[in-house]
Amino acid sequence: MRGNVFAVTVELVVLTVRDGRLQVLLVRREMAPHAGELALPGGFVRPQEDLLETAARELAEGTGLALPGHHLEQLGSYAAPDRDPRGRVLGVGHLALVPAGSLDTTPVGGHWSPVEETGPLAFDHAVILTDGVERARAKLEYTTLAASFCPEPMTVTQLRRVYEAVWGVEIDPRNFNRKVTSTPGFLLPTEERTSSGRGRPAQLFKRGPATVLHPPMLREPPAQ
Amino acid sequence: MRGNVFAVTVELVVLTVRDGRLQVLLVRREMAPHAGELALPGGFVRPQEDLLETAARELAEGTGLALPGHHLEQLGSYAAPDRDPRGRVLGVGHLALVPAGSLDTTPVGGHWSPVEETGPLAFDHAVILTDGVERARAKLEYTTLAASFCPEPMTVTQLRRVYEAVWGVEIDPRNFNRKVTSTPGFLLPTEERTSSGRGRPAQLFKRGPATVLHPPMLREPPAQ
DNA sequence: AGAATAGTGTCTGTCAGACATTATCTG
DNA sequence: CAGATAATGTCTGACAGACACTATTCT
Repeated sequence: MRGNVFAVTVELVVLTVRDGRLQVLLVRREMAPHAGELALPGGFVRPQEDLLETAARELAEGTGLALPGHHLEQLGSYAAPDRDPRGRVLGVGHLALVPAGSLDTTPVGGHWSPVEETGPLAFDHAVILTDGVERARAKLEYTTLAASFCPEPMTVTQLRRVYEAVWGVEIDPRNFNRKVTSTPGFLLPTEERTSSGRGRPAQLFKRGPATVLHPPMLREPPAQ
Repeated sequence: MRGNVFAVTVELVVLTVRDGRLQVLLVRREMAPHAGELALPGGFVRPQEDLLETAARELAEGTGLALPGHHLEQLGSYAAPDRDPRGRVLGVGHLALVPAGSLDTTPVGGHWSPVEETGPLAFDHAVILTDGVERARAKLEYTTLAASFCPEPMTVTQLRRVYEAVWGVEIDPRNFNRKVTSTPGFLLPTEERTSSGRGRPAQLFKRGPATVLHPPMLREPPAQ
């Protein structure tokens, strides 16, 4: 196995919806290489850890958020020979979705940045970020994952704002309401309603057991 | 970076449709560990290779098939601490789809096995295989990838048999024909028709430029 | 002629998109 | 009472599922 020696890191694409926009958690690197540049949070896999364990640990260290209750999945691996000047480093990108508001205190050493306004990132992290955002956008179509962006309990409007922020489109509130409330197991109605705020109080829902959406909620067909 | 030293391998899930069934390419291991057991083809990433290059090289070595012309994509990484008795080895699973008939001579040192009849595999390769099959099944829904399983040129019936084999369902020929021929860029009609064979000759098609299916072709809703 | 396979047409139910109105709160 | 937000109902068009018939070849 000589000549086949890699260091392995886990990189996190932590997404949330704040102020009606999809935002990603970035950290400023303190050490070389790329000291001072913005990067995705992450770190090396420890000797006895599996990849998801490393990702969960880094998520907890960087945000104070603990699994379960937050979506975390592997995105893919990046191993171009020259992606790290220190030598061969394989990075395993992970996607984490956290609810808005569960993290209103700015996370330790990091800050939120709208994904469309993110400048250059260290290493190949811009590519990993792009892949993570596209994965999130795609999964909203055919899973109930959007609810992972909402604190519990939530209103239908909050959930709709998630779709609008992630996809960057406007959605008809009436059709959206019909879709999500008629999908069994997506939203579980509670007896409570919103109390503070202008207008008619909204019914509050909790996340249901459904994980897939049948039929899916389709974005606009991408122009061929 | 001490204590964070991995060997990195690429594992291939090479799928094809033969005899109306989805089949996977397996090899019998000659060396320890797991000597004599069945496994997915694969090997170590070389010093200057990126992951997809390794996968393409292994595919060519194992089957004699060269890119381009065959679908090859990364599945994900597997790095449980005890998955390889030699130490920490991170395996990057890849999915390859090859047309039936492009490989009728049994591939070098390997053989085809129907995915549902595959017994135990070395390492965690059974998990990688399951993930690869599920990825292929899912992608047939919303991409034109099924055409990658067909030699060119192909008939609509050949393409339908691919869906039936991969999903394990029966599909109405009339509705299927309407769907695929009315999706722009999925199948490009040619002037030719099948010559040998009983029955009315079928029109021959080539793969079109479309990569996504809008709207998708949905499998049965999986029971929640 | 008959068997085998390819290809087309129609009906129907489901569902997404478009759109107007009613309901219930705060200030 | 006015403004704001939530919730519901109807119409229409696109499309998938079910189903019967015609077309073209080989034996």
